Amino acid sequence: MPYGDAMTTRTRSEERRAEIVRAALEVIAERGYRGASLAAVAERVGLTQQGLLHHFPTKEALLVAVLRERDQWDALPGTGWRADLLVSLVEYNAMRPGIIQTFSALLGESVTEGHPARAFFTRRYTTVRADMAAALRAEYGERLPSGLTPERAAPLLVAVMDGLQYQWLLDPESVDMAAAFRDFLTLLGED
Amino acid sequence: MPYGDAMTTRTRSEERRAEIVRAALEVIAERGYRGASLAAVAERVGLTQQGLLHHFPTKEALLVAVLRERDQWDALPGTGWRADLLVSLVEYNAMRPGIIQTFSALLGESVTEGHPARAFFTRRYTTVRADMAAALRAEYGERLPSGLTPERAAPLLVAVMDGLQYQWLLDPESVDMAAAFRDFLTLLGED
DNA sequence: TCGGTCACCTGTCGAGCGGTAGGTTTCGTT
DNA sequence: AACGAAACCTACCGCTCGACAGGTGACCGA
Repeated sequence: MPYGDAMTTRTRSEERRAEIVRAALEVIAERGYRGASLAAVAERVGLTQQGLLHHFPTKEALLVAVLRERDQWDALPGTGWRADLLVSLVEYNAMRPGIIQTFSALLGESVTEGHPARAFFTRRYTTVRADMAAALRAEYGERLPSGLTPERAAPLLVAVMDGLQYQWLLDPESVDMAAAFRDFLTLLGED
Repeated sequence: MPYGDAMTTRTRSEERRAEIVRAALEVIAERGYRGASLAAVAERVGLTQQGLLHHFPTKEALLVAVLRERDQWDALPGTGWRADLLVSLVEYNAMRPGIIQTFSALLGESVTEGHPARAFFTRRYTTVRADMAAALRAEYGERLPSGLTPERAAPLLVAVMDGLQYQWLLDPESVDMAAAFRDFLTLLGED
């Protein structure tokens, strides 16, 4: 069973890589990308820093893997983004602070010069805005009940999600992320 | 004129410190707080790193001074926050990317563990939300035209401002921050 | 003119960083 | 049983970081 065994071998390695990426997500959440040392990530999966570098040749390569994971994670909801699904997404995120914290920290860093995640986020926001506008158009047509066009509502929707995340991360007890987001959707959807 | 001379001396020193804080704002905008080295800040004002440490004994002390500057800068508009003034503020900020970038980078970092700016931002958002709610109440009463209470609208308002800043910093040509913000205010103020 | 404070310097330190080089163990395949 | 690649390690490197110690010159009030 040559294929099977080859698969097994490759799977072991990919499992290891997945472990490392998971650990990297945690460490980045705690210290940011610049503050995350390869040694700290390695220790979390029981490796030395050099052992980690066997799987990812540079720190930036590891970050790329982290961002790629996010990409395919986002792809799960698919192009079908309806308002109620967005609320569920926000509620779901509110129970997994780690992920939010990782990418909020990365987003903040990414606006600095020459940050390796900058292109990723720029590109990501472009597509997210476009997808969001398309979803709003599919649901409401050329004008939302509030009078906005989908293209003008989309950046606001994205901004609210991100902005609420920061407020919530800093002070979870004072900010009900999901409720606030529902408020905003009401604002968009009401006449 | 002992007082006068003493003042002069103190003023010289404070001017120097102000110069350093200004340089620190720039460097933090470019590299974040963790990425900003004292040497880089010092070089920008024509000092050695050790010369800078004469004015601010630690890196964190310098950050505190930077945050303090922000505090009194925000205090300028006073408690009188009206909707149209907010628009002017956003428009003004859109012409000074440096400031926005500095504090967007700091905000992103601040959600990480043990970050020295975390308490600052937590506290700041608490008061900004409260001030904003008070301003909305003064303008609209207990219910905004959209039906929201001031307390529920305030976090959304703050979130939109922050979120738009990130989108704008990453891709200024694709995001019209002021226009989007006006859209949101319309959303809030319309029935 | 003297004395002292202030501003700033050179020198140095220890720790941590990402990354390279090269060896050793483990393990599936033949 | 032998081989070869993959996984992982030890050792090391150059660099940068924030911070400490101690010295020097200028300025300023007495």
